[in-house]
Amino acid sequence: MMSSIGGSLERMSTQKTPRIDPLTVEVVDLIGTVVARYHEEYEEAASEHALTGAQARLLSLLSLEPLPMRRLAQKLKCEPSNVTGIVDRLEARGLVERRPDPADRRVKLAAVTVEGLGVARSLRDSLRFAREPLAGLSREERVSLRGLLLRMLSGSAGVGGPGGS
Amino acid sequence: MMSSIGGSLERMSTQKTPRIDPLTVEVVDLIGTVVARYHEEYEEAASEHALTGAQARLLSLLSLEPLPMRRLAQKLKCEPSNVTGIVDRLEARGLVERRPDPADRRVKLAAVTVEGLGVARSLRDSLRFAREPLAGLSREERVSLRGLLLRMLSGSAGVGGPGGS
DNA sequence: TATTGTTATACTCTATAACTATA
DNA sequence: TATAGTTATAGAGTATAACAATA
Repeated sequence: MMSSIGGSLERMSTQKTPRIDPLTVEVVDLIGTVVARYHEEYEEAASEHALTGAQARLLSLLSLEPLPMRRLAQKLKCEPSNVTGIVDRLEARGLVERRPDPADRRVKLAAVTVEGLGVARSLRDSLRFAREPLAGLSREERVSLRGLLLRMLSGSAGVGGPGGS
Repeated sequence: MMSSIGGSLERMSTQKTPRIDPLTVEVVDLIGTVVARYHEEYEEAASEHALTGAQARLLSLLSLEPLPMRRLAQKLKCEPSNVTGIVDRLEARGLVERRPDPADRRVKLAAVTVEGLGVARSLRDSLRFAREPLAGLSREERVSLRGLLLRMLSGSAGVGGPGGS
């Protein structure tokens, strides 16, 4: 699904755009490939558990801690009205439940059930991307990659960290 | 939208799963952040041109060469029936057109119009991710990053390249 | 018979706007 | 009045199955 993104940058040097050197184009294309791989594997892992991508992400979030619907919308970067439906479907499968918030009766806390936690763990375990691609790198190479990615991310705006929001 | 993926791996070391060392977890989380950034920027660039992500990807593909509907489905990794709708919407805006294939009258070739090519170029130019994040890296660092990403990707199965299929 | 593209259908995700119950 | 969550609605993407035209 994402495999076309990187490729579309290949002819950049023929345009009147600020020129980009071939090395940079190559690195950007490689990042595009990594992005495509990451996505394919995430969607595949989700569908192995009969979950959509959005459901899998929400379930993973809740496996860490219960959250108000509003907070879930912020973390998923979507409107609160959408969260209602996603939680509905997970709740119908018994993976998630809604609890009242004692401190504010307007708030509903979404929380994983025991079964939901099991699915979340199984989902996480099937994310092979965490193991295989990095398996080809030595410890020093991983340290080096970590440093480069950190510099790459901190060098531009609007980045908080993996947890988002 | 993707920002929850990386975070869900943080507690992996507390599970009975094959143990993953903290360094690897850190690198995987960083990759998750890169993936999230890449996506946000791509969707943002698309919507600046009043395109959805799928429409932007299809348009970018066609800006390189006309393709049969079937090939588009393969490149986008979706069913051919979906491509009909996406091309319909782009065609309604005059960005894409369907042409007969002289060699096989069953085939319809989707191709960008002149206007579509302009939008595709403008879209590509607004993909700031290609410039800013890598701007913080020296030439040697980019070479190093390229090498690490190449080794990472070639070390696992099922990878062709940025262009896919 | 097999293949290409389309249609019909159903589901999910998405944003917007209006509603309710609390605060 | 402001906020949290929901409902209603509409558009887009997705997969499946059935279909017409062509090979």
